[in-house]
Amino acid sequence: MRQDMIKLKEELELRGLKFTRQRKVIAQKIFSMRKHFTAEELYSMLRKKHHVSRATIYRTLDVLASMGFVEVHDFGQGRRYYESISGKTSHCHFICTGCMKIIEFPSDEIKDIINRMARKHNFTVNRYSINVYGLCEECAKKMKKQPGDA
Amino acid sequence: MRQDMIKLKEELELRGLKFTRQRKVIAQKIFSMRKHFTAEELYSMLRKKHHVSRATIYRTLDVLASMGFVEVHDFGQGRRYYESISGKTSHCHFICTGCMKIIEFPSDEIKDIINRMARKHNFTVNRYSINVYGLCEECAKKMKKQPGDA
DNA sequence: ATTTGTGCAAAACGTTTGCAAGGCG
DNA sequence: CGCCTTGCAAACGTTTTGCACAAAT
Repeated sequence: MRQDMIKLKEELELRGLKFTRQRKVIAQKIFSMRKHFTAEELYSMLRKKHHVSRATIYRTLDVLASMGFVEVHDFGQGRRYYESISGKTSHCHFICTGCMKIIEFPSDEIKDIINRMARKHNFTVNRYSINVYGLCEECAKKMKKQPGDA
Repeated sequence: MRQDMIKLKEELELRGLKFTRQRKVIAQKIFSMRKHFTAEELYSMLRKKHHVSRATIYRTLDVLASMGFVEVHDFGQGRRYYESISGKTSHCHFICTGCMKIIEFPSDEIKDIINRMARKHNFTVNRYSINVYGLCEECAKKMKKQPGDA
């Protein structure tokens, strides 16, 4: 945790960027979260206590993403989800369309396949996002009793 | 092509929905396209000649997606991409962040892995989306000469 | 005749931006 | 001190919506 903050400070300095109060607060929060979150969620968590503006949230998430501290995912809700990748290996997501719960699963096998395909197409891979949509165990049970969802 | 239209008519009737002029025009266009497209692109292709409104485009795409005639992808540009899946097997996408070109590649191996993981987690798979972001061959070359893009 | 679909314009949504003021190095 | 960053509010682009009218079965 502290380690992440040190790395962040170094990365910022390396690029001539500043280690401001807002960036500290935002990074602190992100590094302490385990779930996926949206910019708006982060904003509502920080605005009152820590006086961080919406624009700063968005701008800081961009910075953190470009430096590789967070990963960005598009689960097709018209909004972006972020996650801290500190100490995580890349993984795939099961997204339950019933309750929006996100289950992660490892992806080393898939990663190898992607890299093989990329080489074949001379494509330079930057990042990838594997999203599987469906129903988690609980929601699948509910659907049986009272259907009517997408 | 004709075959798709017949299937669409049947599916609509099955659900008590109507086979309107607008839906015919939109479906015709979609079934004849091979590339991925956005709602706005489709709108500008059809509005003048065929007098289809923007709202109808969006609503019809929803209907076609819910019936499985088109697949929806969110590549994270704040807009959705659609593709007709007539006669296609599911596949993955390489998305070039330089020129937004989309390269498809087959995914049978990946599909098997996903199904295996889903079984393990008791997750009911509905659809999945594998998106690899990076640079296509041409854009990678350009970047070497004149960098400055994300 | 009934029910679903359409067009329009306005609203909603998440995100980005311009600019003046503030703060870090 | 200079440059980077912030906050605000307005702008943005895409998508959704309410409602009155139109059209399909």
